[in-house]
Amino acid sequence: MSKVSLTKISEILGMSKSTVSKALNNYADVSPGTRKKVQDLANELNYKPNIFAQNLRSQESKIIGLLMPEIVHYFFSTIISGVAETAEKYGYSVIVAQTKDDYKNEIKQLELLLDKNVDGILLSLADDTIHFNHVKDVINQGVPFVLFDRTSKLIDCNKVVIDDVKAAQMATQHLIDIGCKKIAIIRNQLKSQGTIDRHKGFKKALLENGMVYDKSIDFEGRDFSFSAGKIAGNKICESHKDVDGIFALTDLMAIGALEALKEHNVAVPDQVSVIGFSNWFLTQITTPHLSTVDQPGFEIGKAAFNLLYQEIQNKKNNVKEASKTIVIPTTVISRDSTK
Amino acid sequence: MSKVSLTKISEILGMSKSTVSKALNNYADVSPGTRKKVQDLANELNYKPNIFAQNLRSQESKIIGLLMPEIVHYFFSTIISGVAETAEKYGYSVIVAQTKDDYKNEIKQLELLLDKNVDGILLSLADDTIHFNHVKDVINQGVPFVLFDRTSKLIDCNKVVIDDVKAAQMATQHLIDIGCKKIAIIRNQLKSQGTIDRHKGFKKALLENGMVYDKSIDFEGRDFSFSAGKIAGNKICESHKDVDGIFALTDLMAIGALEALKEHNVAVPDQVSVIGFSNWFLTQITTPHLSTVDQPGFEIGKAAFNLLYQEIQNKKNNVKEASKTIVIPTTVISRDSTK
DNA sequence: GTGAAAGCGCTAACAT
DNA sequence: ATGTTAGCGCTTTCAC
Repeated sequence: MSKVSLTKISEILGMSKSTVSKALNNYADVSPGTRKKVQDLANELNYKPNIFAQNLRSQESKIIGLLMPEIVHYFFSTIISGVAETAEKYGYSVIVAQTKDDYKNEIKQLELLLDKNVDGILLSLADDTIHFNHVKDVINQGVPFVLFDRTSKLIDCNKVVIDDVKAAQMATQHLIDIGCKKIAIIRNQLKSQGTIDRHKGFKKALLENGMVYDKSIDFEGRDFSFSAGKIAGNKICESHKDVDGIFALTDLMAIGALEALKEHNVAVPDQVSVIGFSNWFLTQITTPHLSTVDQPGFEIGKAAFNLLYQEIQNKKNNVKEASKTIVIPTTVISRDSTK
Repeated sequence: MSKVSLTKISEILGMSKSTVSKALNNYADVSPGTRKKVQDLANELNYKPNIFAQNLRSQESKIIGLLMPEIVHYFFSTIISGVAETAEKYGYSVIVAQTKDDYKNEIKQLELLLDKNVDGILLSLADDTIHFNHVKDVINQGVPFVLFDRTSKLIDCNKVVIDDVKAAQMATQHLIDIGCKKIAIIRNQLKSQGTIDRHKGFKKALLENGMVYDKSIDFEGRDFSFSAGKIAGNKICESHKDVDGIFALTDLMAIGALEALKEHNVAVPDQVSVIGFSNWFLTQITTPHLSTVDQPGFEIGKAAFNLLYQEIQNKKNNVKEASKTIVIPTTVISRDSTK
């Protein structure tokens, strides 16, 4: 690597290491002449400070850890992108890791990140994480820590989320606004907070518009996949011909429903309007293009890093702040599947 | 962080730091009794070695850098996943960064990675990178370095690629095998090596089957997007009704073409068969499901890390090896858009 | 304005 | 089997 050390420069110049260090770091108490001499030589020799030594002194790495359920996942990849780009502005790099939605793995990955002495951690909880001691341990160790997207009320820390209730309510309201009278919902089991909240928002919208929530057109899939959506779509086509609007809790489910409707020759949006959730890339290339709720991953990632950065600063300055939760706004994106 | 240092343990136990260090690292020349005493106390105090100190001593970080054109990109995200999972097995973590397909940014990101003293770098070249001094500099500095997917013959280093010629040839052969007589190709400009090679493979397949390459049904889009594919698809429907097979160099283009065919009421695969390239997730949820060429990102990432790891070992042991190029096999995936 | 010296926490060559 | 010592490369008092 860079063989030129501070010591080497100091020897060549016949000065002490400390003077060289100060000159390089633009300290005030170095004469302009000395400073110039040092900096010129440093440039000439292409001097790069040894980060390992700096890290040891400062006890910080300028690296943060980003841990989430899946890497191969449109939404989470937009988060990586948002975190990485924001981190870069502050001189931080990002180690990326995934839990594969597995609790045990989450514990392990968290451990690995700590072992690398990251300056802070960003985490989106695994689906099956219901105990939080591993997370609380990290926080109690004083490691700057922010939860994003999949969070838990049982953990006291900074968080970045969207308002699922409101987002789902707006999506449903959109269907109502364009004239839907009989709206079905396609969802997965009411387990994760996100699903629960979206379901809540759906019912809230119906209620506020004087519509009844009809349990028979509330479809629960075994997951939130394309095929779960298709199965529900098929049921709608076969047994609930009066349905004129579908709210699917994920884009994948919505696209599955779209396919079922197509196969039953039900026109979208003329007979049935469909709206999804997340604004994945693929919603722009379905036929018809899918209306959805934009869940801005890049913004969430950006906000999460900023919050973490604030925590890192606070830690350095020994200030304690109460935990906050930042809510990133979502918007309904109206495309060709609703009208 | 962990306040328990080696020194602290040695003081408590009244031994020297070196003995404690040896005991902890299971050196042979420590008495079993001592070893146990040390390890027990270390466990009790939850001792974690300070990585910064270890890094400084060993001059290695056990972190590698992964730099690629885009993070929000199905194929590249599978690569991240493959790299991260493989790296973990060897105790390495992965810093992820993107160039946004910009040459200047590639230089900058490479610099940032070096500044973090990563033990090695994995790079997939930006589209508009035509000078390679920044890359050669890294290699000449002795930093373990592997190029993957988007590589260049002008750089001498280890590489992981697919055989684009062969893959395209197989895709075309698949169309021929199912009876296509008039095959159009949809591509972007013949700039990147990947595009050039796929184009070559296409023509090779035609030639080997005694078919003529017809320039009038070789469609060049301005990029490799959905809309570029759709534009080409429209032209085919309007002016080349005898086309019965389409090979699109990317899945996105293929899906665009699919949409055009649909709008012109051309039946797929009955009238026209369509095959894409890459096996992005979304090919599984189009109607009809898209046949494609699997470009296994996870495997590529895995191979790239393994190669890099080998280089890291070689560097430690002062052995030099000639550069190799690993070719990851691709397969044609036949779905509903070809028959 | 400059330099000497200590120390961050660890490992390893070299005694003993 | 254990301890001494030096050193990785940097920053930061503190003295001059």
